[in-house]
Amino acid sequence: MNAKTYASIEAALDLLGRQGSYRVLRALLEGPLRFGELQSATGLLPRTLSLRLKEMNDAGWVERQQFAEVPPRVEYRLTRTAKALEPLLRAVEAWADNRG
Amino acid sequence: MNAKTYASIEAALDLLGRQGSYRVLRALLEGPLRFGELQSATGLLPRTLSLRLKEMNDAGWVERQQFAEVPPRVEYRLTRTAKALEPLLRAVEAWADNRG
DNA sequence: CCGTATCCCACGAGATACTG
DNA sequence: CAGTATCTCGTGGGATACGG
Repeated sequence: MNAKTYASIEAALDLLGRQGSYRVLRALLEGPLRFGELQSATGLLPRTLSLRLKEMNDAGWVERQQFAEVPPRVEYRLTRTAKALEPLLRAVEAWADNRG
Repeated sequence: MNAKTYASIEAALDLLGRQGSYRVLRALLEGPLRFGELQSATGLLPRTLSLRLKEMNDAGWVERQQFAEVPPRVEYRLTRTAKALEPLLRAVEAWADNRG
């Protein structure tokens, strides 16, 4: 394992540890969602959700798609990179399940 | 998935996201280590390492064993619970490797 | 050797209000 | 609808020094 991989791991764990990251990932694994839908799905404050989405976007986990409509419509979807995190999330869930 | 599992997952991700958690786990997966050995293995400041070990102890990830010797000797080892995290860490590493 | 105490700064995150 | 602005508070974490 090289230093670059190491940094990448620590960055990913840092992001995963932030408030609501896991909830956002879980929600978006089901498919693309709008900002408001993500709010009610995750229970996050708009500010926190906005930050998380920006960070995930910077990390290449999330794509933002804006539609030229009125009222405005924006959809967020996971990138292939983030979808590759799914087995990992399943592993955490399985781990958490096996300890009551 | 119930609420308890959910909380457990978020607590685990929070702890994993802390500074040095990953390094400590990686080091202890090789076997028990003393405080000083963990310091040089992880490069953490004593304060941070101490905090991390306490949190991991509270989380049931790490056991502390003190020997009645002079000079004092203390060993830290992973619990079965924490060892069960290894596949998960391997998954993160594999994921990080596949993205340059 | 194995930590703890202290000081300090940065920043994550909650609450509420407001705008393109 | 989809965010941003502002304020506030708590706390994670770095550096250095000290104690059992």
